[in-house]
Amino acid sequence: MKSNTTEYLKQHRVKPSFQRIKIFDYLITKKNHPTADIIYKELVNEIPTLSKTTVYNTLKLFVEKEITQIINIEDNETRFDADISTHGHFKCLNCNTIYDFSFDDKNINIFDIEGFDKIQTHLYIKGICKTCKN
Amino acid sequence: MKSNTTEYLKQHRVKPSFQRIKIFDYLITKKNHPTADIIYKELVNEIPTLSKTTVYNTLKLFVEKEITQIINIEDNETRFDADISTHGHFKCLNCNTIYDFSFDDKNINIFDIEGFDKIQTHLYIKGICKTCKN
DNA sequence: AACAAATATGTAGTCATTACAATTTATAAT
DNA sequence: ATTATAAATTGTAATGACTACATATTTGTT
Ligand SMILES: [Mn+2]
Ligand SMILES: [Mn+2]
Ligand SMILES: [Zn+2]
Ligand SMILES: [Zn+2]
Repeated sequence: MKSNTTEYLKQHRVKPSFQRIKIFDYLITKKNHPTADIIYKELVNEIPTLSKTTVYNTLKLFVEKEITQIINIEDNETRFDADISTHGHFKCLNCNTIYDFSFDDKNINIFDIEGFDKIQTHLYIKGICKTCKN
Repeated sequence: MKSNTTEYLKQHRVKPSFQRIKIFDYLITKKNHPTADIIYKELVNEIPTLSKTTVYNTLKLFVEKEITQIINIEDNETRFDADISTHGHFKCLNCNTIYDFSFDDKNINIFDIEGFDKIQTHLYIKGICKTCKN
């Protein structure tokens, strides 16, 4: 039986290799906005022959095929998200957790760039999460 | 006669050295959201003894003292902005220009993170600018 | 002037990412 | 099934942004 991921990758013109399926499954189930290194360190336990280059190559491919987005909330680390719906990211400056949130795209009044073609929107908020406040 | 920058730096507990004034003036007059390297390459013409380390140190100091903000619109480059007012950034994927825009902070409906303390908000939009469309 | 503190500089090192060549695996043809 | 060809993975070396740190210079104070 083929997994959902296999079909999903095929639909987006990504050949579903063993490593690619594992990496995509990791992203979609964990939803933790990991760095390439975090993905590698976790998956190398399951796949001892895994190469870090493969993780980088695969993530780059996913981004090209638009099934993964890059999260640049912090300048010293590139993070990845297989949820490509338009949603915002909140990083807690205390516990470093990155939370998803939704926002009303239409409701933002944007000035000064009328007539520009807007392709991607990224909304990042930093602060202290509810858990850390208590 | 002391420059405006000198006074501004003092007010924000930054000792106004020659290099710091030059770097801050560069940011505030050019408004080009440069990388550390761009600042260095431009200013080293005026100040031949300038060190790239000084540029990095100075920018880090400016960020600490909250007179400069970091722009993470692209993952391979850290950019800087001496305009610390809340405003958005639009990057044209064709000409790579980064445009400022204003947005109505209050008007964004944000869900799922009620009760979180929001300290910084960054809104990044990528697309094609009006000039490149024509 | 002499001293101490702050700042700037240059070099060496770190770390995330990429380039590239060599293996391995998958696909197609015979 | 065997061979040939293409695609994907791997390991290593290189790159480049940034930082650590020791030294030199500047600034301010006695
Ligand atoms: Mn997300
Ligand atoms: Mn700006
Ligand atoms: Zn927290
Ligand atoms: Zn443009």
